[in-house]
Amino acid sequence: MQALVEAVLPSLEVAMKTVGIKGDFWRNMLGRSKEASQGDLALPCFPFAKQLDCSPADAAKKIADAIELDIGDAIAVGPYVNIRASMDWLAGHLSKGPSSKGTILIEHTSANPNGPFHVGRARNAVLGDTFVRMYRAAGYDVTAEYYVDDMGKQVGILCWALENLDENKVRELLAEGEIPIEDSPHSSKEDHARVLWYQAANLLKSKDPAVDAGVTELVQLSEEADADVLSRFEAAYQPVLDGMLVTLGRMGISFDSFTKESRFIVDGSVEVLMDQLQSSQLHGVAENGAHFLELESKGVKGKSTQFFYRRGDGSSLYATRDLAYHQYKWTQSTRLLNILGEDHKLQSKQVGIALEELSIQPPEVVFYAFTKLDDGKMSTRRGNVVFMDDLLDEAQSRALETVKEIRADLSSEKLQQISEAVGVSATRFNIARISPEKGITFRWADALSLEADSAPFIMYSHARACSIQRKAGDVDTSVGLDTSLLTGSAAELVRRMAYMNDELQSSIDSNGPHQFCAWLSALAVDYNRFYRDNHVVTDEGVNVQNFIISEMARDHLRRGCEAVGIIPIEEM
RNA sequence: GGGCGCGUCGCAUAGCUGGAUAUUGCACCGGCCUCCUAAGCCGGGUUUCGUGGGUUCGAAUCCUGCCGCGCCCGCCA
Repeated sequence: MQALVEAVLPSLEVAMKTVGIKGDFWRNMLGRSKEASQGDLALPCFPFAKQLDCSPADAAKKIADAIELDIGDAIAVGPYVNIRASMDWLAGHLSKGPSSKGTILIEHTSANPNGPFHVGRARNAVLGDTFVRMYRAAGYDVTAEYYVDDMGKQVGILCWALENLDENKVRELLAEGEIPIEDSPHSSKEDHARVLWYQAANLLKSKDPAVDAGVTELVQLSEEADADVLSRFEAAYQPVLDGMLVTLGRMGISFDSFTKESRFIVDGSVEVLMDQLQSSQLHGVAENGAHFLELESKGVKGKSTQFFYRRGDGSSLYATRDLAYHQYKWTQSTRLLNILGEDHKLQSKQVGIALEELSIQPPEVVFYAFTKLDDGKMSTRRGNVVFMDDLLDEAQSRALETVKEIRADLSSEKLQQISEAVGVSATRFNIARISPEKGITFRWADALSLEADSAPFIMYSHARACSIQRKAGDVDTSVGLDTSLLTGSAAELVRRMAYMNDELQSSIDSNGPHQFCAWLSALAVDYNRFYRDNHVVTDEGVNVQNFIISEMARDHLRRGCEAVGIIPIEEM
């Protein structure tokens, strides 16, 4: 819509002057129309009534009459001036691919490698990967980054458990703690296998102080960059991480780079930063020698406004390493975006302030609200989770039931492929289409919904377009699109497609992937209506104009799907 | 106690730099396959936009009081 606004503004300015409106306060009153039938842009004329000494409706009429547009028309409807772009202008925006926009590093997921991926963590991954895809679709050079927490307490517990507990002990502890060990097709995956040790150690920790002591010793050594401990940690978590990445890969989520937290201890950068922070105006030292920044003057409120970055024993904290991590990330890209759960808001703010104290620019951050189960928050430690592997299985098998019914003609291999694509896409879309700050309560029925306004609906439209393309065969499209013939649902479809780049960019700029998801759904609706009204393959042969439009829609649907992580299969 | 976020039809959800009848889906009712995929299309809604005030020509949108829910306020990660 931004492109249209810019195209229209000059004529509007002239018109306003002609009519006698002073100033340019009206510029940001120019908004997008609520309904397609009202055109593309609308200008409410209430405020002009006083200046022109007439009714708002008359003002609208005067202004509309004074507008001369060669890229569309302006019509007064009641107290509004509705501006509609011409088909020519819209069609001109169809072929335009995204321009190159520079680099951005998007860090997302970064889950502790202590157990299988669960649906609580999935929101971060889906949201993050959707951003990665949307930024790529918009022309950015994106690095998808995973921060591996390879030295904290979580990994410490995992490592200790694997080195000190045997299988019988683990089973015994879990039985006592009433954490069920479910037999699933994924039991042999290392993330599923090893999480039992993690859970068992957590149970044991509460009654056996030796566990805590053992773990603490390991963690301390890791914080001192002890090479032996770090490699034992890696041996413990890497298979878990690999298992998690398999799950993510199944969802179409992959990463370009992995950075280990311990790196910043090993290379000494954390130490350097801690020294630098001492010269901050905000710097303070606690009784036991711990260092902090006093953030009250920076607008941080609450019980404690002190941000500790160095313990009394001189060691660093997670947040301190995060500072070094951000310093490092700036060497990799010109823009940084983090996807974080809302529980990290304060922490993120503190880190941001500390970074500014170090003259390092803070990253951009998108926060999302948690996914809860009906009976509370998910926790790997307590074992009340829905694993992503199981959710995806369930989604696939539900999709399979539907495909089997509809497409009895397909081979079982094909059915498997389609249902897997549908299951994964539906699962992702059900998360991506909700605005990030809205809390989600996990319900199987919602998570697996295959209804309209979901991924399968969009995939279906795309598959339709593919089917038409196959039926049409080789078509000579050199005549190009004749915009003068466009009316009705065909015109609406072209209009929708013309705004793809605008929608993508504005969705990115407002940190709301759900907006682009909604556009994509609307595109599918428009294509279905076009399909109803305009036949491509007819008894008389292929209608070339309709074929051209159908092919453009196929392309837009495919690109749109890829931008939100829906798999654009060609048949379903 | 304080900070941040959320509260929109039975359920879910959009809109929230103030503007035209509050979007969409589910569920519910009815219609459409001798024609390119009916996972589709068409029609059917009396919604206190949590609630009380305020600002405005105009408030779901801005300000403010209150209520409910979530997250956070560790020398944890």
